[in-house]
Amino acid sequence: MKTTKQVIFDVAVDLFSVKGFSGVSVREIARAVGIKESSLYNHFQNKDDILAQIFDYFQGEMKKTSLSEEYLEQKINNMNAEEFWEKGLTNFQQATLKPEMQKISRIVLLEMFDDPRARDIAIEEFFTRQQKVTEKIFILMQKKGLIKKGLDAKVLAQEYSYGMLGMQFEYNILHNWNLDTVDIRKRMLNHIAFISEYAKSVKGGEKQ
Amino acid sequence: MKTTKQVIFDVAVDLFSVKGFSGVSVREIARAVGIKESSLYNHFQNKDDILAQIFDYFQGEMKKTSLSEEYLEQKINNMNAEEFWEKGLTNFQQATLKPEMQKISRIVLLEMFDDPRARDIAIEEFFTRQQKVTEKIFILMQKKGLIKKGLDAKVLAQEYSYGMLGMQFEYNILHNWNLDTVDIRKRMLNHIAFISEYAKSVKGGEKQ
DNA sequence: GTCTATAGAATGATAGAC
DNA sequence: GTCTATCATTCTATAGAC
Repeated sequence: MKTTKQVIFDVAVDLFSVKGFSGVSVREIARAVGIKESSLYNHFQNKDDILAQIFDYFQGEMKKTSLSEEYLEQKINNMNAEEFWEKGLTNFQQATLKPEMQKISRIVLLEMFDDPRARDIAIEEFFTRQQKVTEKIFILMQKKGLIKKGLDAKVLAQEYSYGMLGMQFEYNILHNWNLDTVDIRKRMLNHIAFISEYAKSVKGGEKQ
Repeated sequence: MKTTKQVIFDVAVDLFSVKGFSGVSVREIARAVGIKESSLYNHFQNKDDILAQIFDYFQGEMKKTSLSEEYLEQKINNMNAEEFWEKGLTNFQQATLKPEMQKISRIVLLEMFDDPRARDIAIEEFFTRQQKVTEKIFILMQKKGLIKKGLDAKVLAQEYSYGMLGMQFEYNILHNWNLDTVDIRKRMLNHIAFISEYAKSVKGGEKQ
């Protein structure tokens, strides 16, 4: 049984992620929850407090999912090359894609130009962290010989991450409007295949 | 001398692009322009009409910049390979980056989950069109021998476009908060260099 | 922890004088 | 085309009964 506070939280995430923080009134949230506005203030100090707790939750979850080097190393050691490229990398991506987290990502996106909290989360989670993790994975793979030695893991991680980011961006909008996501999903797999092919076959690997 | 209507338009673009449509009041726009709210209604039917005209303007400008095949072909014919990779592709990208258009892009981004007009613009301009143009360029380059024949121009265009999109995304937020954009600009150039290197040296080109 | 009632401010928009 | 004045509505938030 969900607490009222949890229901408010979930409803707020739903609404904010589509209409933005300023596009949703406390009235609207309360009505969707099935309580009166005044009752809502027993669970949250004010409207902004809801958003603040959403952001806190997001950061907490991201910290939890944060892949330590030991964890990454173990994961990679238990896979062969093909397995890793086919499943491993997609799994790492999917980890951040729980529906609720995806919605909060969208809230961050909508508020990041106006709200310093959202800005910091966007920079830290969307760009910096994603690339660092991918780079770590590539370095570990390189040590295991799954990626040619001449390659710059950082460059490869950037190519992988930014492309994936652009695609997730498209996936998000299509999914939000219940449009067909088959194509973009295929493109995501193509992207992984492209990077994988490159990492294994590039001439640069033979130069050093 | 700018007309009052133009000033309102510009101010609205500035404010909407940071706070979103619902985050900006007519009062706020009027005050920033230096007129009373009621005067604003002599130039626009209502608040939504401002947004509608911003979207119309954006689509009109994008249509104008739309690169016909003839134009593209001519442009490519007047460049040698290196010149094209170094300047051509960045120039094509930059074409969409006039400050005002960049701001409106952000408005589209902020409204695309809630407003069908923004959704359509986002899908058409951010994803579909960008990739089509890049693909056309790559096909023309391939005909001229600037790209190896075995390569799939579509895949290459996707790799280029989505990566660029993710980077523009990061550039946008950094620029908005007056943060350092030197790194991300370098990464954009690296990305072009990466695709260029790949297009010229990939083994796939030798297979067929 | 929920409700009713209400305060006090901000909102989008109009009427009508100049 | 600008202004003053105003309206009806919606907004966030609080007080106090149950």
